[in-house]
Amino acid sequence: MARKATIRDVSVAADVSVTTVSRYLNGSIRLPAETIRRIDDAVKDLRYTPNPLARSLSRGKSETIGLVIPEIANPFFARLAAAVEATAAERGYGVLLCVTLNNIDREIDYIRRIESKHVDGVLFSTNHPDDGRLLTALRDVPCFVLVDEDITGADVPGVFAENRGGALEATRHIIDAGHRKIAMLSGPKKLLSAEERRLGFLDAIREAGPGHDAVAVLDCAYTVEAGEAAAEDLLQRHPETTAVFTGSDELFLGMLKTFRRKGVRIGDDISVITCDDVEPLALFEPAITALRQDLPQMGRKALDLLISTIARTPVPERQILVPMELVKRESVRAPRRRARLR
Amino acid sequence: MARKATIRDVSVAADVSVTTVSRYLNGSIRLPAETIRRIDDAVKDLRYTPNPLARSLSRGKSETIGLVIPEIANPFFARLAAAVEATAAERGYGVLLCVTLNNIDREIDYIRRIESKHVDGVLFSTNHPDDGRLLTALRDVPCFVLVDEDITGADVPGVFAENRGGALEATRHIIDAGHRKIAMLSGPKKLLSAEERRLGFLDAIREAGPGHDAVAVLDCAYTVEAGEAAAEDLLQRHPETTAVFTGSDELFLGMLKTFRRKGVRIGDDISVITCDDVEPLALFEPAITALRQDLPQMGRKALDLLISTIARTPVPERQILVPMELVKRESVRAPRRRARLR
DNA sequence: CTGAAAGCGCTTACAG
DNA sequence: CTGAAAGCGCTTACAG
Repeated sequence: MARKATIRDVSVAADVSVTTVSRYLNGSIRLPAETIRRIDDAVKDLRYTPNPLARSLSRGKSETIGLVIPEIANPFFARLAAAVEATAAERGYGVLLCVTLNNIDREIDYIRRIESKHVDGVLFSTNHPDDGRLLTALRDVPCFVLVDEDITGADVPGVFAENRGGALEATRHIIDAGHRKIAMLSGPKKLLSAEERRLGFLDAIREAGPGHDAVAVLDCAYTVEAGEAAAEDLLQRHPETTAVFTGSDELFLGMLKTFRRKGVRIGDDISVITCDDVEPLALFEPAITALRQDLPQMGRKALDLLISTIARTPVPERQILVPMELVKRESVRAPRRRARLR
Repeated sequence: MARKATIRDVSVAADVSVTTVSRYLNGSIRLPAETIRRIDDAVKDLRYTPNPLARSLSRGKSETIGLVIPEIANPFFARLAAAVEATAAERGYGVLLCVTLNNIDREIDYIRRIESKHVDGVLFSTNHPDDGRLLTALRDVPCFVLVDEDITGADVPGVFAENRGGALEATRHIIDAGHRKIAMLSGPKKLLSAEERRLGFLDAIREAGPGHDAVAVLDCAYTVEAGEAAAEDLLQRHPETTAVFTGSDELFLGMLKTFRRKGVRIGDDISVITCDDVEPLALFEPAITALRQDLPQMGRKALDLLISTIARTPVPERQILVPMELVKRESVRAPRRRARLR
């Protein structure tokens, strides 16, 4: 491949200045038809495409955002990424995929990419509680938007699910089906989603009045393994449980493994609602009722919030709450009389 | 936030030339301890971080690759992306996420990013047959590596699954269980994965000899809807079928929906193997046997192949085939006597 | 060994 | 309205 054509080559071929070519290409000038033709021809002949790096350097912005997430193989973040990428493409932004595995050094490294002008801003999602270092790294960082989880003490723009309200609604649904001994496999302590949902869960139990118990609220990592272990624990120590609310699809999947092993049947023996709805829950038997996160909305709103922040456009609200949706399927049924697990 | 520090600020503060700072920071110089200290201090005081855009512009490379895929919400590509990103991060490369939705204009647009120096190279995965435009766009494009699917006629480096051998093995497994009337819900016509697996499937049937039939080989898009429709068709027109081999998890999921609706039970009524194994197939009942793609390997090898191509390092083989793995679970059983679906 | 200067390929304030 | 020139923030061949 020959040397790549530059704007200079075009200007020479079209017999105008580079200034004119640049302005024309950026639409900030009106030109005689004849000149336009000459430039267009030169562009075509030379197969000219502008160098975005050079443009970014002069303009001082890269038209790229960093999407910082713990994992991409996880369907939750994959769907979030899909929404973010789609919206970014619409708005003319590129997306740099930054996977952290919840490693705080990497997280901080990616935040620095804002200052170094590598990206115009960052959409940030973390899955672990901050030990303070994140908060420090965030000091004076502009163009930073949180998604899904909060960073304690950080007063930055963000988009979150209406976790508490969602959990309240989900738990009410369980209670309405007649359950009185309900457990929750919650997420990690100190994580916004887990804390808020726990509150919503307890709201519903309290609201239901005497005779309704939160038999157990187990904090666990959002992983299949944690769900498996927590479910064992639950079965052993609280056999009176008739319904469980799990904080993520992974937790549900882990719990399911334990249930299978122990011969506990969802629907018949125990009712279940899980959060997220990113796995093919409708195809399980019975189909699993879920508290769905509106990831398309969250991704879109977060990206738009970030773009407004970059452009310094005032926004109506800096923290946006996106409603969750209770998708009723078949995993919540009336409890059996004198139910006893195992 | 104050004006961002540049290498010039550092050089002034440390009382050396920018040349020296640049060389020191890039490790291409040995300096007296005293000078080192001054530079380090200046960097720290000014919170200096190099501007990667400027560096890329002068070096002529961006240390970024484009990952071009049809979707990211799809777990198959999400896992591929995870492997690619992880390897890229190890190698010091950034990943620009480019989702095409199989839109050929977008695909071509992203390929152009190589020439414009936006990215050093592209890892490309497409899900639809080329109409020739892709092949044209690829002319003279360096630093381009294919993953998973081929582009007809393009003699470019690539990493693919050993589709034919994998399908052969999977189908043998079905035949060994005693099945004689076997169907395949294959992928789209003219797609490498689909064609190769179809061949492997037919290899196995032929090898099994008389009495063994490929009752139907249906071409369908890799979607849940296509699987649903194809399964209807199959049940109606080929009720003698006792086993099915599906070309993707989506196809399997779609087929499962139809089976549910029609009361066809996997394992008991019909045996199943599916390709990919990216959905939680182990948690279905019965657990679904799958021909797994080794996505971690594929992503890693593809990224390394791309980096070698960028660096013009000679590689032992330009087209790499990654073995598939047959994960035997519980969805393949002996056929029932005189089996008749419906 | 060190540094002044040119260059990477654009954009844009400024002067004509 | 047009264009020469400076500037974006680096790297590196070249001269001292």
